[in-house]
Amino acid sequence: MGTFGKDSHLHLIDGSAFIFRAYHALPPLTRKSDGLPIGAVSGFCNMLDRYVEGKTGDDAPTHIAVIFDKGSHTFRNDMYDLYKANREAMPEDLRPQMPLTRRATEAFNIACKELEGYEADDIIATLSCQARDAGGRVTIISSDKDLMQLVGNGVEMFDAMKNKRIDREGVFEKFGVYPEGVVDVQSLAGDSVDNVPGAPGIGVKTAALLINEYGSLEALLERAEEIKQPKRRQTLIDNRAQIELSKRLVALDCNTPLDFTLDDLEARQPVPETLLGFLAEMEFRTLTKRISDRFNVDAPVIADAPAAETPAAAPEFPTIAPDAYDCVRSLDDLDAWIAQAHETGWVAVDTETTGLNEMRADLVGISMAIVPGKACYIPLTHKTGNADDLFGSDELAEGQIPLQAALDRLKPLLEDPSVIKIGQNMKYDAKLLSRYGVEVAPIDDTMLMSYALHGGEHGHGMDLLAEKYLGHQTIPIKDLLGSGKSQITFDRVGIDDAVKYAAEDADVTLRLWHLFKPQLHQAKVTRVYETMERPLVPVLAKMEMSGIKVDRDTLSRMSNAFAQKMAGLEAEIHELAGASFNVGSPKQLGEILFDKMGLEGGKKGKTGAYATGADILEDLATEHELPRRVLDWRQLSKLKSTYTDALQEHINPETGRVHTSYVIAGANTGRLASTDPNLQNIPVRTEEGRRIREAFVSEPGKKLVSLDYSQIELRILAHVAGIDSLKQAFRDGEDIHAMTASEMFNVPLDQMTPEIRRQAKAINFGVIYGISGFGLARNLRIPRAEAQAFIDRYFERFPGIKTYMDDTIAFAKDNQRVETLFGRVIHTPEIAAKGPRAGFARRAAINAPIQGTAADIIRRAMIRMPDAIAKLPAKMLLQVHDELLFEVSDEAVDDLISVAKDVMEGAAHPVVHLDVPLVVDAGAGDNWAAAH
DNA sequence: CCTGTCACG
DNA sequence: GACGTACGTGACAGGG
Repeated sequence: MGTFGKDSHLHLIDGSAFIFRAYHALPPLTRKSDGLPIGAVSGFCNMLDRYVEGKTGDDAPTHIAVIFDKGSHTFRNDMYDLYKANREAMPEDLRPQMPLTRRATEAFNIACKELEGYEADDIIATLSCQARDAGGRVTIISSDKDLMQLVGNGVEMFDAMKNKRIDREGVFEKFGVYPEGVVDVQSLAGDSVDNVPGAPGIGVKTAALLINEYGSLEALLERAEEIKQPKRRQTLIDNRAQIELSKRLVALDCNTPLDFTLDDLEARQPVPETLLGFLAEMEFRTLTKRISDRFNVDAPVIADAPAAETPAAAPEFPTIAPDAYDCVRSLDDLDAWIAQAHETGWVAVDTETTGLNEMRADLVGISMAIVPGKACYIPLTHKTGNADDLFGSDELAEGQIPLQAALDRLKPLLEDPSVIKIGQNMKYDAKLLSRYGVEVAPIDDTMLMSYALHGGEHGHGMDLLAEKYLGHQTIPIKDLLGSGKSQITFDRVGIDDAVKYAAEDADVTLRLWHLFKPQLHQAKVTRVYETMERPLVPVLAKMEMSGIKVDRDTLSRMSNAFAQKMAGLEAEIHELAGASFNVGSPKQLGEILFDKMGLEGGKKGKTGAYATGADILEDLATEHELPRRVLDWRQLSKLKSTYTDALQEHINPETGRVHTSYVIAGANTGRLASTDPNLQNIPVRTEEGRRIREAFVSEPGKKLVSLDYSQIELRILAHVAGIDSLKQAFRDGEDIHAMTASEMFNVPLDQMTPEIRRQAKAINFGVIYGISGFGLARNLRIPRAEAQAFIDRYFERFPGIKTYMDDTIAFAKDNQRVETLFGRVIHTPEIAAKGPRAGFARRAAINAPIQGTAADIIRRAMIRMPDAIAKLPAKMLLQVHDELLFEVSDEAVDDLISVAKDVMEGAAHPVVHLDVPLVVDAGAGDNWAAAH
């Protein structure tokens, strides 16, 4: 032993790869005693230990080293200054762990090597060459494709994560060429991660094809004129210098000047005291124990962490027993329940109906609960016959109180201001009962309580809440109704089954109410619930019931016109493709574009299908006529299927209007969502789409009035981040995007171009969304480095924004939540996640307080609106995040605008005094397009 | 039922 | 050196 020779086996561990794997695989652990981040070090040690221990017999190393990168500037940067310029900065909590991984390597008594100005890959290459020349074997522990050029002649790679050896065949699988061709393929294909340019439009597949055909890169470039495909030929000729540069960047250096020899890398046993000392210092309990046991020595003592807090006990309820519920079949029984509700002052209520659309469904029965465990169901319109009876019968089942008689008794209770009606999603029940002449009030809503308490943690459906907070599985509605084609409506459900299901819902709702009510105060969200959730229910119920008039003829005419245009486009597309296929199938389209027609740039997603999104087709449109036609076809298809066709189906035959339904507890940020139909995404951005808004009309003698907040999110950002220059600009009524552009690019306002302003606008929006170089680059279609430079300059000019972002993330990490200015809590359980999810969570955490504050403001305005406009002949119809749409008699348009504008502009008061004014723009017209 | 695509703020 | 990438939604069509 000692001298490296033909029986030697050198293992070279790619240290940086180990560290990053460890960092991304583990949660962000910190050292208990002082909070030092040590997750990556912990993972690194475990991987190192497991690797060394796992190698025995033929695989055991005689020589071993861990190789690290050193410094960020290497000789490759001298050749090409953009080399690896795309790399993201090292995460903050990883940086301090880098020196610790060197110490860990030394503690394991393994050689630890790095060299200024060279990448680890070059050291690995040099050592591999030396070992191979000495007749020994080499295993490179890495899965980095850049190292694959070294494989062969006794050199193999080993992917420690997948526990897979990579030999010549493995390299061929990855690159389509054997190791000696890898450099050539990489030179052509380039690498976006390392920013190796390569040849534009040529990927690994094409590159391998070319290298295999011509033998080598040099031969290929020499004989480029012979290539048949004109575009490919021109690319190779035009980019020769760039390809040759790429080759120099990609080729690893086997002559790195090293100040040590292979013999210095001889494998040594770790020294127990040294290794255990280091592990104990890091406070790795499990690993310290495992290695102590192996050495048969006592483990060093590591102080224990303080005990975790114990959660507060949940209130105790009797077991939920559906068999014990009452079925109310007589007026006397009903009166008894009503009397008890009056006496208690609250009652949980739930309605059962024939469908989910409150505007069309019929009432079937009502359930009530007043004390946990005691609940009743009042069947009202159940039909005879059962699920087996295909058509059932329209005759009422026996033993039910007549509908009207029951409602007459219930109405005084449901409208009694001194009795709280508790429901889960009360808007549904309130709307339904309103159609039967009952205006339910006052209400409490367990769904909204959960939303205020647990927004961002989970959904707020009753089944989920029962499971999570009561440990109870509710009876699934599927058990009663079935599903799919054979699904029945609730009035066909047997009354005995209905009692169990319906009364349970009321019981569960009451229990959740008892549980949540005191928690609102403890969690400091009482004001959120009381001022921004609960009072919104009747407001939305009224808007939804009002609906908006939609002109069927206008839609129908547009549908026909779209259909004609689409048919024309379809014919052209098939002609251009030389084949007939379904244009609406992304799968078929992808195959036509990339397989049949052979266009470049086909990328397959995880399902194996080519991506054919608008951005990709947009890029292809410069090369071929077909993608543009498909884009046009898609636009029309969308407009027709989602709007001009579907909206007609949503016109209520009784009212002649479209009634959307708002989801109050759907969006994590506090925004509303609109469903069935969604009236918050009616087209406006393109001329053709905008015309759909002409179908949304006012009644004769009335107008539609639209009022929308101008730049509300940017104003909120200026306020919360405390950016004086932005605040002043808003006070002065300046063009905020132009002002941003002027500040960033040093262009005077009077010399502003639309292009510069557009870029500044994209950055402003990016900031609200938790900007990233990648995202901005994609949005502006500019190189990532350029986008990053914009962001850097923006943060330089507006350092307060950067501080706000960092502070928000830090707050989210400390508290697992963020808050709006009005105290709405948005939980961020993913903020501690690792990997891509961490990025999502961080950006969502930055965005949530801004989007959420804007959502709070418009909610407050909506809640005040009914009183403010009570004396005007006007109705509030729709909300579209920053816009409210009204229908108002012609003569009152100006009054309405004046009143509603005041309400909206003053909606933050008195809870929050913004440093910037809120500005509302208004418009009026006979249709929504004209009002905008 | 899931995925891709695309409409909105 | 990597699993992915600007925030928040809902509806529709295709395809297994």
